[in-house]
Amino acid sequence: MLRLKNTLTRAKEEFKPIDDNLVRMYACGPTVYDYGHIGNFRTFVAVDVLRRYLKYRGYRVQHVMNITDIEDKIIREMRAAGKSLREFTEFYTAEFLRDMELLNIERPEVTPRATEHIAEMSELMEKLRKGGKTYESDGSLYFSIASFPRYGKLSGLKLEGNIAGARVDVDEYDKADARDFVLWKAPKEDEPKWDTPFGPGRPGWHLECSAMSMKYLGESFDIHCGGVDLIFPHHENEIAQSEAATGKPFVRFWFHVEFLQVEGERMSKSKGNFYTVRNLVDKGFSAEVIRYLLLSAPYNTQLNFTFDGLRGASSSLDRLRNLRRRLADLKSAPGSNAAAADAVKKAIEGFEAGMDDDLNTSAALAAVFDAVRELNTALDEGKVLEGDANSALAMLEKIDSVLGVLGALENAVLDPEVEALIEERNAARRERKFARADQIRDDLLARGVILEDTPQGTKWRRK
RNA sequence: GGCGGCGUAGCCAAGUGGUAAGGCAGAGGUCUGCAAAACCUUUAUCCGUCGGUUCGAUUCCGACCGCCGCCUCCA
Repeated sequence: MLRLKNTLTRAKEEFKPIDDNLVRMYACGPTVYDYGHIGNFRTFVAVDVLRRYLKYRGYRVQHVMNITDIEDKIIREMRAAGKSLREFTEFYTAEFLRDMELLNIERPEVTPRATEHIAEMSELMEKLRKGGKTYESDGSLYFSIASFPRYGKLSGLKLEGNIAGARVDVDEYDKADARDFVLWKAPKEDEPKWDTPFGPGRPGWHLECSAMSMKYLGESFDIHCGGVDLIFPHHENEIAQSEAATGKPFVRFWFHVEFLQVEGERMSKSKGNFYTVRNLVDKGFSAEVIRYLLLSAPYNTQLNFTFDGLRGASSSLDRLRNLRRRLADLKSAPGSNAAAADAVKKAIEGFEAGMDDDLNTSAALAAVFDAVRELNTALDEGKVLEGDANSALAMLEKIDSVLGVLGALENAVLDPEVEALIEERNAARRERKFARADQIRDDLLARGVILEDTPQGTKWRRK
């Protein structure tokens, strides 16, 4: 039984979809004005783990993630770059999707663009206008918070007063109440604009998510995901405009991913601790290692991203892969041994118990590593039989269907040159010419090939 | 100022009203020609500080200290 923390109730609740076996979920996607950074991707990896675990638990998943391709920062940056809106956003959208793929994040079923859903936004605004929830000012359309008494139920913020010390938006747009938010923005000179019954302009940020989520998932759906910073105002506003339009509960579970710190500090360009996926890949860390680090701590606690942590993640991942390699290479008698079979069983139980508890990946991984140690011991003692090896490999594959970090098990491709060198080295070893043997090993290591002498002969793998 | 979260070994980090998972790093050992991989042992008398409740608190309550987030740009 999967339990998830629900921001709306601030409690862990048993998860059950509205429809029997189908989970409809929406995740706030990127605004495509720059490369995504690892903080962004922590959220997307966490959502991916949620999505994969739901599938692991036998649910069908209909997952929608928007691409925000019109927004103030986009307009600013596209001008700076001297590109058209389309050209500019297509570039960063493609880069974003490429990073997603690198990080082994499954592509959501639908990835709608805001600019392709102006009609749906118009419909939503029309409903709100008819319901008396909006007002117009200087060609822009605003949502009136006063018309929605439940406003604030997600964030728990009381906005009546009490904003001393807070920045109050000094917008160029005139609002009746500082808390109101814009649905449709009147165009300023030379800005991209679309024609609607509300006049020319462009959508406010919040509108697109309500319009697109409800289009693809219905007026009420199961899970809405995003970073914690979106709780207010973005998600609060989505609830307001959606529920004001339909009169129905918008979302059952609100799933929020905590922030990533970098070396104990907030990531920012000015601090020089701002990393994109490719920054880290360029520094020699694989995307799987990055993914492993991002998912190794529970999604709902702040994660301190460090380079030591990244190196540690790399070692941890090697350990899992080494076990898989040993199991795959094992040639053993048919049958099964109690110790190994028990380790596999406990790993799966522990993994599921951890994941069921609000996706506690730390606890889930601990159970897996318990089994890693036990299986390695059993392997050392020759107590892993064919059936055990197969079930242990199946266990790793099953767990990795959620974690997505192991990558393909590469078949030991024969590299004639490497093989010849290994043969030469083994001949040298037989003749006890260890200097020559060690030199070959060092040379191969420099070329990224690690040699291991085992009772079954010399094995090699790529670093 | 309002609201929320966190503070566990060198680092990351789980967790519980009954006496501290797991990973990384370090040290010692087994194996090895030497390594690597793997395994074993070892590294928190203690879970920010101080009080309180309790037979018993790291776990509950209060105060304090420190860190982080949100309070209409933001994953």
